[in-house]
Amino acid sequence: MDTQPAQGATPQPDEITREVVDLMANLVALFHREYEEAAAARSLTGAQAKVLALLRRGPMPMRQIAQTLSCEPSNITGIVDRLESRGFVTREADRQDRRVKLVAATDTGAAASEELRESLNFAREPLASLGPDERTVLRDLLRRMLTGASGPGA
Amino acid sequence: MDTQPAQGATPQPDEITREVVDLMANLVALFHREYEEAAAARSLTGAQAKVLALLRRGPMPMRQIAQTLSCEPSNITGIVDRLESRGFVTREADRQDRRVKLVAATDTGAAASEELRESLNFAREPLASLGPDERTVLRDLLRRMLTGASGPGA
DNA sequence: CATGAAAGGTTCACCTTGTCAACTTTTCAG
DNA sequence: CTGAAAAGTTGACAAGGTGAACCTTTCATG
Repeated sequence: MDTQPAQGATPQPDEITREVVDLMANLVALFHREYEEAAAARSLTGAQAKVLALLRRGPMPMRQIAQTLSCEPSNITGIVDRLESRGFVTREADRQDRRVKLVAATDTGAAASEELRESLNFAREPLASLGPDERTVLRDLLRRMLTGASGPGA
Repeated sequence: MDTQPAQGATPQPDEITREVVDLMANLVALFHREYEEAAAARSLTGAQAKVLALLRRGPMPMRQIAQTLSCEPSNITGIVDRLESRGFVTREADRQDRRVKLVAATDTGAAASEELRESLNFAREPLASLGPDERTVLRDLLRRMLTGASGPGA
């Protein structure tokens, strides 16, 4: 581990950090836009696509979905309602704890989510500007950033 | 679509790309969350903060704001309404073309925006996991990605 | 065992973001 | 001068998001 001049609360905002933050903001906006478009192309909203993506690893209680997405449980109710009414997910009561409702993706839902993910891999324009080596470097940096901060949850 | 169309720049969805996309999705979610929180701490919504950030470079017509943010002009009307009612921006008619309304940040608005930006520089936890050299590498990669794709506009 | 607190979801009222269509005002080409 | 096009606004509507009140189930404790 390299000793960093900036530990915990950064004492001063260095030049590089500032620029990286600005670049990230732009990239985040771009990514977000494309994600919404890709979802819309499958008649899903961004929030619905996110929930569906979470369910790729299996059924999940409402509350856990809310925690992972950092929003109120009451919000998830509506999103799951709309997904359910379209046959993308089902709600089943947990046998261990009947208060809990497990949300599971249907085959249709899982397929839509996987399709969307694949389309992101192909359509991701920004990434096309980088060579294989650079992508590897980027991957390592992103990994470091994500494991260093609060865990990605899912 | 079972067939894998090898079109565009990417001939096949390689392993690295897929992982980078997933990592980016997580990072984008994290960034987005923190941005919203930082804005909320100043009693701004994310959208309001974005508009205010755009105005850092000077007054801007409604239409241009809409184009930069990739949304309908009618949407901007409401956001600017709320910013205006709180004294963060003003609407002034353009002398050259009286159809155009130039939105400008007030001192209060500009201060709030700058403060928010600074707070991002400090609070950005993920970035703290990287050393100075790594941050430089990351900056260069992000620059490449953004200039290679559709221009960031702002 | 009874009872009450706590947890998981839902409902309701409310606000913001976002879209689309219709409209007003202003500009500009012919 | 007249009509088309552009900039903004308005209104109706849907989704995302919060917070408070509520119901059901679980569980600890007397």
